[in-house]
Amino acid sequence: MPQTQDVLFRALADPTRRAIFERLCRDGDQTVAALTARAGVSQPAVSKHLGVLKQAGLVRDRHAGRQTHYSAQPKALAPLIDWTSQMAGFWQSRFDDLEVLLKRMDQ
Amino acid sequence: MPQTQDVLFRALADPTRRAIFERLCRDGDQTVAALTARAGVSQPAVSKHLGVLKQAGLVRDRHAGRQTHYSAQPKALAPLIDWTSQMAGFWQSRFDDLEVLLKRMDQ
DNA sequence: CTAATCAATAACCATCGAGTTATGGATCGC
DNA sequence: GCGATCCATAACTCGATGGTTATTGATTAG
Repeated sequence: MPQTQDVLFRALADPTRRAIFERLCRDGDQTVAALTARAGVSQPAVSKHLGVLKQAGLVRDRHAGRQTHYSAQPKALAPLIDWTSQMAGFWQSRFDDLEVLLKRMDQ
Repeated sequence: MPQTQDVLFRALADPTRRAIFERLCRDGDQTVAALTARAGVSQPAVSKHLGVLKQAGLVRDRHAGRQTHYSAQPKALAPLIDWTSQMAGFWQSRFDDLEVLLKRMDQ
C-alpha cells in the first residue's frame, strides 16, 4: 500500500498534528476541548487535524452526547514500521553483497 | 531531538523525495543524472529534493569530477524508529495499566 | 581551445495546506 | 423551552513548497 504510506507520512509531517497524536498515545482518550486546550491553535484547527489523523487511521472517534472523544490507534503505524525496516533491509542486503564481494575478491 | 524528528518527517512526506530515497536504499550510489532519469521531474527539482534529504541527514554526497554521487544514510532513520516505538510504548503501558486496573476490580 | 555535459542556483509561478473568524447543528443544564 | 456549550463546517488568507525554465560554474572530451 504505497497510498497508505503517503497518507501516513503526510499526516505525521505536521508538528501540531504529531503533538496531538502523541498526546493521545500518552494520555489516552481525549475530548476535542481537552486537546484544544493544549494544542496552541483554535478549536476548528484541532478538528481539522483530527480529521486528517482519522483519514490516516491513526485515531478513532467516539461520540458521547455533545462531545467527541478521540483515541490513538497505534496499529496504524505498522506501514511506517514496515517501510522503515524495508529501507534498512535494502541497505543491509547491499552491504552484505559488498561483504561477499570483498570476501570473494580477497581470495 | 524533536527538531530532528520534524525535519525527518517533513523530508519523507513528499512522495517524489521518498522515491528518491528508496531508490538510493535499494540500488546504492547514484548520480544526479541517474536519479533524474527515473524521478519524473526535472534535474533542478531532483537537486532540490536531494538538498532537503541531505539537510535531514538521509543522504550523503560525494563529488567526482563534474558529477555528484548521492548515497542513502539509513542510520538517519533512527529517530523515526525511536519515535514510533515510543508511541507504541505509551499505548502499551496504558493498556497494561488498564489490565492491572481490571484485574484489581475483578477481586 | 572549444564545445558539450553535469549539477547547482536563481527567479518565478501555482498550488496546497495550516491557520483564522464566523456560523450552524446538536445536546445538555436549568 | 432557552441559553449555553461542544464540535464540525464554511469561507477566506497567507506563507510554504514543489514544480518549471534559464543560467552559470565546473569539468571533461575532442
